[in-house]
Amino acid sequence: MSTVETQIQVQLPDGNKKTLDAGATAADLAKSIAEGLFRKSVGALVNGEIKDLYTPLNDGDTVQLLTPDNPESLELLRHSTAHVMAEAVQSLFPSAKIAIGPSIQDGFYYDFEIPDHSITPQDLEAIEKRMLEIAKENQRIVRYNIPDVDKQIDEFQKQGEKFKAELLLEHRDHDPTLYLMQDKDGNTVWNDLCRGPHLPGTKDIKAFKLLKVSGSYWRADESRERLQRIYATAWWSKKDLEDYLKRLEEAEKRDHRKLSKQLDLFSVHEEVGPGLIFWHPNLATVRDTIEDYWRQEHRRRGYSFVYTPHIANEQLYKISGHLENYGENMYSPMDIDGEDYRCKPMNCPGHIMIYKSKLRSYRDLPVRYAELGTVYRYERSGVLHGMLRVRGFTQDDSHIFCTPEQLEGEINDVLDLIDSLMTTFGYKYKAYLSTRPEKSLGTDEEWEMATNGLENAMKARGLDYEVDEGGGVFYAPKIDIKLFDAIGREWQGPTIQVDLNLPKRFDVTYIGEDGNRHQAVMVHRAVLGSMERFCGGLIEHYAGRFPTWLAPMQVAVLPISDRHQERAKELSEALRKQDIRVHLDDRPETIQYKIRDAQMEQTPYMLVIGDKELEDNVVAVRHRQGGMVGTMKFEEFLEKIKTEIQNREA
RNA sequence: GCCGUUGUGGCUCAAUAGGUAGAGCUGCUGUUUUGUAAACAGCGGGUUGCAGGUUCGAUUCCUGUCAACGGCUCCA
Repeated sequence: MSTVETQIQVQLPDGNKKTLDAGATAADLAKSIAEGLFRKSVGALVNGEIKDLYTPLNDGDTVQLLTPDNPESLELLRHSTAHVMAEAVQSLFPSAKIAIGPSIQDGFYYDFEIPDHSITPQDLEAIEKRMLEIAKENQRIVRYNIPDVDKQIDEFQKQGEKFKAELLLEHRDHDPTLYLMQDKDGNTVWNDLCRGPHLPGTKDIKAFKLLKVSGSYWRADESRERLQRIYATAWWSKKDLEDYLKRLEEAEKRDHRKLSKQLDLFSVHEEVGPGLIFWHPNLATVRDTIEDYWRQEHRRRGYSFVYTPHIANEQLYKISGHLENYGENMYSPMDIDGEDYRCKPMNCPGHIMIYKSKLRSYRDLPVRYAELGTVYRYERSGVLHGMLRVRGFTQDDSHIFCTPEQLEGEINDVLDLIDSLMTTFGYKYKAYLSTRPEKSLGTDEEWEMATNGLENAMKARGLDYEVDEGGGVFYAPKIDIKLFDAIGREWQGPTIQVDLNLPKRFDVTYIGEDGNRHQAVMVHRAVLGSMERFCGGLIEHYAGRFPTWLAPMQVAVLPISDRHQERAKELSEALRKQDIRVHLDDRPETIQYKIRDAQMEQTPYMLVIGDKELEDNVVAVRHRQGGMVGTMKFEEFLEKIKTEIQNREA
């Protein structure tokens, strides 16, 4: 480090260099470029990291000033708004102790411990009001290096800010900083232990909304203090805020539980038990169609279908290790003839039993078993959620047994299967490779073989992926695929794991070319995940408007009056014979009423039959989204819809 | 499981400062025979999640419980 430099040089995003006085901050840089830029700047990206606007720069730094036009600046705004919220909460509830308040996707939260009060929705309004006042005061947010950590810890202790004291103790060697909120006279009115970064002041904080209150734990640890968390969102402009709230509304409209009531899709019954799904005919049709497609795709790719029992002697799960590692999620044993049996929580042991039912040669491999296997898992009552989180569900499960040499090729095939299924449903996706975690079974060589198998297959396909270092499960590296739905929301999608545990526990082997026994490589994979979650997600993805090939009802035939019934009936039967799901609405209702009903049920096509159609021997085709399509020969319509279904058009 | 909120006919929602609930849609019946998102009329339908308690009286207040919802946590 040079000691007597009087000038520094920084690099700007456009590649130009700028010379500044030593000790200059990002703010100085902004000023030196343009006064307007300075006024707009709220922070800076220094060597790729978000920093305060008043961060001193060093020689050689690459600096990009952040204004509200940069998406990164939202993080600054949200984190700063979180501080304002905490300040407001403490001013309204003096007994509140602050924990942490990070920015998260689309917003932020802050955790509090308030011993004598539970925050209500009405409180949120009051807090918002106080926040607006603080923002209006344009308090300055000033970074302050803690000179004497012990003294500051004492200070926090005295104030009862035990969480801050605990954090500071932990970060004492990381140059801890406070952020001070100062009024216009420079008096500090509030402070928070925080590494930042923050906006220079609160004046730009104006478009925010507190969304909900929930419970949480200090450090996400159930054995520690219970906290109250306020979730909120913040944006640079009122318009952005409104757009975001609209998006939330849109998501709410797509809620599969809500759509289920409108479209008669599924139900859950208190008398039966939470988390247990009843599939009504409409959704059962969708599922059945998906399953047919699923079977076809698997058959074509050399999978064999198997069925395994729903209960098993718990010995099986002792061998598999599920009882030991997964026991909390399994249902209590039932006594059958003095033996303890369990509901199956996973399909793998069953598939292994089939594999092991005879001696396998390397010539038999790979063996690919697939099952739409229904499993039951205990989920804590608070986590159940519609069809997305349930206690009984059917996995589209498969286990591939192969040799180490075959692994990469098998993974490649699975990735190909995933691609065709996800593309058909219109999901975009992204792959993540999770590697060996700290606590894990198996040898380095095994992990390397398995991880390479996964990674090489992705590389071979040119599939983009991110690596989640150490994110694997204790017995397997895995590929997780995240799906992005029609409105850009993320869903957990397909998963592939190379199991390094079960083949050993069950002694899963094959006879190699050399005549010796070798341990088989075992791959678990699910593409849809579970039928429950997948279909629940699909409802939201399509907003209840299933594409024609999946739609519970594909065509509504609507005669205008009684004299058109006969022809309508004839057409419905012709459609039914072609395996098209058709509903003849022969009620004595007006055509408007029948159309409205079919629209509400999201029937893709409506065929209106009246005098004109009889006379010209045509059908009047209406589509649920485009309205009137036009009149055409029935055969023409039939061909059109058959093609659409066959191609599984979106 | 924990924190918070909620729980009224099939659905959406109203009402009661404690005096045993009301509307629209749905359903059924009748009339209407209809031209691209709701014809008209009539009739049904709820011991206000469940169990206790307070009270002359509870759906309304209290306690417990179950479930749902929003999170925590976890995950297919």
